[in-house]
Amino acid sequence: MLARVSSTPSFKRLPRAVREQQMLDAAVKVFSRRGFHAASMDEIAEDAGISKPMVYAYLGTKEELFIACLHRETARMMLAIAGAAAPDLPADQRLWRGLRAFFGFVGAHRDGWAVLYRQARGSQPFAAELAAMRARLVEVVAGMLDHALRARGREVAGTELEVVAYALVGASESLADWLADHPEAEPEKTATRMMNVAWLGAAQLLDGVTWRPPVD
Amino acid sequence: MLARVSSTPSFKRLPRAVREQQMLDAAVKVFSRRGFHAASMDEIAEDAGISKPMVYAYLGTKEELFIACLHRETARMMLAIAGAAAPDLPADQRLWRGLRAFFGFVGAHRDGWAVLYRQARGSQPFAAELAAMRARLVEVVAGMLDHALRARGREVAGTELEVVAYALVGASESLADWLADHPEAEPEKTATRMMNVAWLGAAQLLDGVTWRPPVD
DNA sequence: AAGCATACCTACTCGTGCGTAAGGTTACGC
DNA sequence: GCGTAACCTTACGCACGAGTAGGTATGCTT
Repeated sequence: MLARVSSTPSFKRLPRAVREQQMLDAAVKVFSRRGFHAASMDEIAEDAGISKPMVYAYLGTKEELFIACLHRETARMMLAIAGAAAPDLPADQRLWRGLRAFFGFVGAHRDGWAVLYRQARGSQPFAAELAAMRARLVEVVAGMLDHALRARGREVAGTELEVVAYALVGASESLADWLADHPEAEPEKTATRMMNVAWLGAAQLLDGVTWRPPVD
Repeated sequence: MLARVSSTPSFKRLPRAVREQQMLDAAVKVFSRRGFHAASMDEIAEDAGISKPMVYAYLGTKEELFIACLHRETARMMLAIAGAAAPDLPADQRLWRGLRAFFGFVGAHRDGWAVLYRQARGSQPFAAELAAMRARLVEVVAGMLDHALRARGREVAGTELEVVAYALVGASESLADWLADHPEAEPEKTATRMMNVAWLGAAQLLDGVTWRPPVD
């Protein structure tokens, strides 16, 4: 209705791609601090140095915005991991490199990643997104285990492997949560601990050692 | 303002304690299905077969209601676990019994527990509640490990144990999530798988076998 | 049978925040 | 130097849902 008095020369006009990144940065920040529901589009817009309708014009509704955040962050993380765990390394080396990259990433994006991630686990609409990316991770880990097994001339049912992989991924996520809550903790050390829990067990499984429930 | 025409004989008047349980049942159900924010007090009240002001009168605000749900469910779970894992058993037996009880509980309360639990991880106000109860679990597990270590004449720094315990608890939580999402999966089998991942590794740690990062 | 506490209801208020309509301003091609 | 398209704004509509005011029924006690 009322035009802004053209005293402020308004801020720089920037190309869409740049603004989108600024918005995503702001969104990640605010979603992390407040949680999905407590975060307001107004605050995100303000934090991005832009007005609300721009956010709607570029990134869509609040849900779509959150999903866009998730996508960007997961893509960055997968890239970091994939870049570190070259497929031609032996299994334990791959696992180690992958874990180190993973915890390194989380450590460097404490409020960015971990909190965003925790948000997504809860609410319906995002669970699917998250499940998809976890599935990719599980697949990678399961593939690693399978590869190692074949190298030893052994074989295990697919489901079995998948569940073990799921447990490993889950343990890593939990330690990542722990890491995000302990600012003084070192990512590298956390990765080492994870190896101690995961690999010692997994290695035995790979060698055919299994635990069977007692008959009671 | 306007009185209800006294045609319906209204429903049975029940003592407070009974109504409270009905309300909590309904709340758990609705919170699970919808998530904390999407759940409405109206729906909870309706599902409990009561009107909204009663819920406020008995259980307080929405947040307080959710926390009441958390308390009841965690108390039930801790009871189930503590009852199963008698402290005089050897470590592997205790772990096995405890895990079996845990997964049994989750399997029996799929939508009750697991989803409620997932909710709580996200939002600020409940994270504390949840952290407290996880801390108790971690403490129990760490105590078990410590006990087993002393029995073998060895000793490890407290933090180290805590982190390992945290990883084990985390892996269990993740498998619980998996279980909750797979209606056809058997709790007992899941517990066995968890033992295979966790115990084989933990047992080696207890025996002093550790993994060290390569120098690259 | 009056008294009183407890159980229970309908029908509101009101803040909050998503999403949008409608219009102003700058850059860039020609 | 002028149109046009992309960029950006203020200011609002509107739904939804938490929490409450105020009144009614029921049963236990004396």
